Amino acid sequence: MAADFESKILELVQQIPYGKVSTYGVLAEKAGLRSSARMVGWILNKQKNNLDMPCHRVVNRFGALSGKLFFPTPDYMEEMLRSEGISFTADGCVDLSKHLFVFSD
DNA sequence: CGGGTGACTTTAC
DNA sequence: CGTAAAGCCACCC
Repeated sequence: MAADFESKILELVQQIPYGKVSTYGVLAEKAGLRSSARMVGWILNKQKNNLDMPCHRVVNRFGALSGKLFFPTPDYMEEMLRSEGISFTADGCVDLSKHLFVFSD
């Protein structure tokens, strides 16, 4: 199978429920890459034209909005997450302790 | 076909 | 504790 890891990532991202977020590392791992967290962001970068995926719910290992600069506006991502009821830390990172979504295998 | 790049993560000094 | 480098793999030129 062509392990469309790209499709896998998109699928996983779309599985993230409202009010939750996930990390690149987890998505990569679930896609079977384990370490290519970069590719996750890379794929989103390709698919950024595809608004069918809540890429704003994808953050780095610390919950920081690493890709916010790739959005229409740098604040778009944070505003979006806040509107979903997601809490932010003083560091401007998503409170993963409360909103980190764990995929069920 | 080869090299450079990237929205990450981890280890090493 | 801080910065640097490497590892990772698909995609573009």
